[in-house]
Amino acid sequence: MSDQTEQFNLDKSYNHHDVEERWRSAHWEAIGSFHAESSRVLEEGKEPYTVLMPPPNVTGSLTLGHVLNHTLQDIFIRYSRMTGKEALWLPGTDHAGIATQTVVERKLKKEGITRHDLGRKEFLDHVWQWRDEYGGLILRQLRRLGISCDWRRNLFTMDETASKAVINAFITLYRDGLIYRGTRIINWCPVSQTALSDEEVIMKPRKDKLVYLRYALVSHPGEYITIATVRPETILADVAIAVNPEDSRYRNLIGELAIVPVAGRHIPIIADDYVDIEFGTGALKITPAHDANDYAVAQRHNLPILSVVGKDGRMTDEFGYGGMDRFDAREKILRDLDELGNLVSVEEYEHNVGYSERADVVVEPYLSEQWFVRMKPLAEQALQVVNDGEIRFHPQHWINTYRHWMENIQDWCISRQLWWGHRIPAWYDTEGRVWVAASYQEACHLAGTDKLVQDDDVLDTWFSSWLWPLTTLGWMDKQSDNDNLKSFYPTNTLVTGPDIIFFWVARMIMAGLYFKGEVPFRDVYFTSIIRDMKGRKLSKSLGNSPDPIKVMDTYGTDALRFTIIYIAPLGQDVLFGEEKCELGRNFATKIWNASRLVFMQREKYFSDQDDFAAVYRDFNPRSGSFTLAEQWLLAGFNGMLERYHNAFSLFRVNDIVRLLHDFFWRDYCDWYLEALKVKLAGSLTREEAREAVCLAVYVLEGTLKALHPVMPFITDEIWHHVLPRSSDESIALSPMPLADAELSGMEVRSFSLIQKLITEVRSLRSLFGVPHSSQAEILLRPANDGDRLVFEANLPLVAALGQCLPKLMADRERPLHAAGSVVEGNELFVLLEGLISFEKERSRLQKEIDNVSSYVASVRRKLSNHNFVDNAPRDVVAKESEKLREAEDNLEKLRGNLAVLSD
RNA sequence: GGGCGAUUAGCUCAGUUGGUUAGAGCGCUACAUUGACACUGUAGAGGUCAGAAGUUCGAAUCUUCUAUCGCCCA
Repeated sequence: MSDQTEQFNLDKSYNHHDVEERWRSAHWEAIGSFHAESSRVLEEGKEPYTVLMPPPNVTGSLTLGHVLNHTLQDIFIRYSRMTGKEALWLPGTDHAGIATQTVVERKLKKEGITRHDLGRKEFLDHVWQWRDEYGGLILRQLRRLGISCDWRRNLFTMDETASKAVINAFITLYRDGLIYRGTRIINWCPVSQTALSDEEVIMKPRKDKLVYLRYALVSHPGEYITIATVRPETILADVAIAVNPEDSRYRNLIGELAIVPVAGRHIPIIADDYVDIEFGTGALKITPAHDANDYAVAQRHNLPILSVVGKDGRMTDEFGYGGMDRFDAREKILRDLDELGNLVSVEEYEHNVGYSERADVVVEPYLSEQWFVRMKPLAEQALQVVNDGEIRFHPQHWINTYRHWMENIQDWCISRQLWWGHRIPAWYDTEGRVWVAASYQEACHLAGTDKLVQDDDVLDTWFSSWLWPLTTLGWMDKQSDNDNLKSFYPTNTLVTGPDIIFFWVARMIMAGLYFKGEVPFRDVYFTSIIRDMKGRKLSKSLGNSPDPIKVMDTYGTDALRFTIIYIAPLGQDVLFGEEKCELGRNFATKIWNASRLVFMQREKYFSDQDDFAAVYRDFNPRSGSFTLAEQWLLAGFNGMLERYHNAFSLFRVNDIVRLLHDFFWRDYCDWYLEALKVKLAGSLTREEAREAVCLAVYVLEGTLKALHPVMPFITDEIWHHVLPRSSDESIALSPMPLADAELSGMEVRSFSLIQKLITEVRSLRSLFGVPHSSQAEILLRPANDGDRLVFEANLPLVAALGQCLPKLMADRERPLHAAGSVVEGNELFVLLEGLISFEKERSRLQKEIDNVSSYVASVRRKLSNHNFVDNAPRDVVAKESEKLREAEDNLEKLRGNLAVLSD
């Protein structure tokens, strides 16, 4: 690393590779910038601020979704750190049961090995090996983003402490009667060969056939009852036909028996109000082993349960379909039913079908014995804390989704037929009794025998993730109480996608309340979903998913971070195209170049860093003697800071970057720095010049700090050039500037008058094609003595920025060869001898006059409306009157100008 | 079917409790290239704020309905 402190100015051009390399996480980590200590909370009384990283899937690699999500978290955490809090960001990864097991199995398959060849223990060794080798990728990639986690506290959900917590949580819930084992219809993934929770099933529209089948009636030969189904292959497991008791069409058939086609079994026709009279024929086949609703009907009517589809999605029946895939069997049985004369008709039918989230195949409702968490008792309080505002959602409208889920909550199926994960701490004795305990020894002790077999299944990965707010702080059971928990629980802000509001957010709230008796976090910020420029979801198969690492290489990490926040408004989808990063790159370049200009000016008035540092350290923006432009800048800077801090308190991160961008580019660069050049070019004492430079650096430094949470690299780099600072200091640990109300309230009207005047001069020059090389003469006739003083003090500025020779007018005559205009009652004339076309000026003036007079008319109308004058607040009426007076004044002057030209 | 969100300039979006002649970025047009910056500067064109009705002195903003799109849950 080159020694930064020696250099008084920046390199001529900005190179994001160099800058990011210098301040990369490795450096920040080495100097401990991101370490949080409980002692500083408990002993020094610092206010804690904690962010939980949603643990990325250990098989994952960086996506733009991660970029957005982690940039947001980094912004919150860096801001909090700089505003004096003990900021802790807890990183980690989750073990992703299905995904990881699938990855490793696929790898083994290439070598011709299955996990069953290896056995459970050896297979798990392979998984751990894989994890050690490839599992760190996503965290390495996240480090490139410059995120400021306390990496010392990195946790993996399969780590020992986290595993203990999971087992203890299971045992506690079991002993409290909130975990039970039961036979239910669950979502079965035939590919991964495991149960899934409802949340892991994605409903997708699918085109199927709605098949109408007739079943012969036992006691009425030649008569039939017709049902409609999309799953004809499951008729083999039918146990009844149900009709709605209100349905007059079938009332007389209730209690009769029907014959299942192909199977030949006799099944009853029953009445149940679950049946929708409108759907199909109003008669519904009941297949309890293959449909959750049918299962419920069967329970109500004490019907038997038959199964014809196995774990692998193949048929298990004895009617000739056994061994066939369920979808092939569907085709075959249709042909058979047609031949038998039972097929009435077939309709095209689009409906929503559940697919396995991971394997993307149609899930099979499957009857099996699984472990469940009873959710109702947990949901009640979890709903209340959100309703009461103890936990706040941003944007707020997600509360509706949350509420709806909580109010209609189903029990959570937590067992998975996998090997990779936390094995369920339950043992069975020879009589099939279950013993839940933390270890085999303890289970033996409970059971009074050592002839125990452990449950083969593991727990849903989310069963460890829902403990994340606890395990990341070292919680292991209900008795846990350590300094980290004391200092940093509850955490503050959770940033996550709304797609895992049920999977994760809701369940963490339940777990926090249940195990710790306190909410796990205060604010939940739901991020936008990133789509491509056509509004499509990013996906690897579409090839529309840019590699963030490549984007960072091309545009710079700061540029990517800035851009993604700039284009991601709270609560709305983001349309991302790589080229949008030009926005961030351009801004970074602008910051660099503007800083260079400031440092160049500094070099003129200070001999070196130390010379400057001595003066700058005593600089006080409240006590300097400043020009109108400088006062305006200070007011704007402090006003920006006010809105900036306010935006943070409202989680309006998008506003934050826009505020910074606009202030820096428009106010600081376009106006202030131009004004500064003019000031320094004038006759100043050395002290005055030094003070002016200090102000420029002061506002620059403040802006860099405010920008630092968004663009950590470039701001740290330039900050090290502001003063001699060693490389083990960081802007990340410097205090954030606060708005100074005295400065933000300073008078700005005078300078904005000058701005308007300059803009008007430029506009007229451009309109009349005054060549850039020539300095047009300008005559100014002030509206009053106050404005005269403002103009007098700023003539050099107007001259430079308007590229003109401005003079205050002595006489009252309008110059003939001139373009005239009015700015807040002040008249200005651009002398255009030889350039002006009277015709052009006349039509321009006429257009302006039309414009203003229609405006005058509309304001007059408003003010002559008694209802307006009587009802509107006094200040609004006064403002309108003032507008009218000004517009009328302008109009009169413009008309005067036109009159002169028309003579 | 239920719920939520969106609809503002060619494109992407700001517009916080109703009071501006509705803003920005990109794109477009014209001009400018030796002292921070062409990853730039200056100026300009471009909108009946999806449609209708209502509340109000006043609606992009509030209410209702309609249309289109998206998401979540049945």
